[in-house]
Amino acid sequence: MPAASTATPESLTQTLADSGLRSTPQREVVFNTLLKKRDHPTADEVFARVKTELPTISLATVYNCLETLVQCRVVRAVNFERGPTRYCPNQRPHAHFHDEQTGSTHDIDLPPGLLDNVKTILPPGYDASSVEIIFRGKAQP
Amino acid sequence: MPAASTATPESLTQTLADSGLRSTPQREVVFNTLLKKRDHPTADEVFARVKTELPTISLATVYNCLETLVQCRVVRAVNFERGPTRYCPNQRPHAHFHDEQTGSTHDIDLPPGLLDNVKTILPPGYDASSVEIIFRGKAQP
DNA sequence: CCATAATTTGGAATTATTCTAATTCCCACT
DNA sequence: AGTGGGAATTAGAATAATTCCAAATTATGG
Repeated sequence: MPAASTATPESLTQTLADSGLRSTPQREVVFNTLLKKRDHPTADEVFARVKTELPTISLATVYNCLETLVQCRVVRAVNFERGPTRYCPNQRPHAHFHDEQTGSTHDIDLPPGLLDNVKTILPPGYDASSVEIIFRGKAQP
Repeated sequence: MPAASTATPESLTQTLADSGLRSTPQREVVFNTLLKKRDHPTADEVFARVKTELPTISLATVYNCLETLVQCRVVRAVNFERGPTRYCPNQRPHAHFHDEQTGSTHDIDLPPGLLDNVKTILPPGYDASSVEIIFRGKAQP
C-alpha cells in the first residue's frame, strides 16, 4: 500500500517499523495529538496536551518523538521568524500561510505540479529534496 | 528615486530617515558587514565581524540593528529548522537553497512573475505581504 | 527468562534572543 | 554655544527553546 497523503494512527506503527523504529505509547499519543487539533502547535503545546493522556511524559520525550516523526516524514516541522518550531501532520503538498494579526497558521493546498514547477527555477547542479513555501500576511476572519 | 533591488550603503541613511530612524555608525557597520560577505550570517557571526570595526559594540545592539534593518526592508531574515535566524541583504526576489551537506545557504534568483504566480494559489480572502521559498537538498560542489 | 538494545526520563547545560535600567548621543530650540 | 528630551547604545540579567546526559525503564529476540 502506498503512503497516504495524511498518515493515520494505524499506519504509524508500520511507518516506524519501516525505519527500524518501535511504536511506543509516547510516539502514538504525540502523533494522535497532532492529528486531533491541526493548529501547528509548538513542542511545549504538544507537551501540555499529551500530558492529559500520559501525565508522566517528559518534555524531552516530546522533543524526541516529534523529531522521530519528522524523520519518518509523517510530520513536518515549520519555522517562522524567531519563534519556536511548529509541527504539522498534513502530508499533502501544501504551503503555510502565517497570519500576522492572529499569529495563526493555515495550510494552503498546492495545485498538482506547482512544486515541480517551482523546482524548475533551480540552476543545474541543485537537487532539492524538499520545498517549503511560506506566506505572511493577513487572512479574512 | 525608487528603491534599488539591493540597497547600497549610501542609500541606507535615506531609507532609515524615511522610517523616521537615525543613521548611526552601528547600523551602517552592521549593514556593510552583511553586504561584504553574503553568507547569511547569524546575529552572533555578525557580532564577531562587526567587532573588528567597532570593538565596543554590544550583541544587544547587533540584534537591535538587524531588527531595524529588517523593519526598513533592506535586510531579510530567514529561519531554517531549529537554528538561529540568518540575515541576507539581497533584496531582489529570490529563494533560499539550504545545502544539507555543508549547511551553507545559496540565493536563487526568481524569474519575474513567479512570486505573483505562486500567490495565485491563495484562496480568496488571503492577502500575502511576503512569500518565502526555501529549498533543502544538496548542491553540486 | 535473560541479554541487550531502544526508549524514556528529569534535570542540567547550552543556545538564541529579549529585557532592563543606566548611560550616551544627537538634534532642535533658545 | 548651552540644554532638554527623545533615540540609541550598552552590559548584564532574564527568558525561552532546545539539546545533552546519565540513569532507569521497557521491549524483543534468542
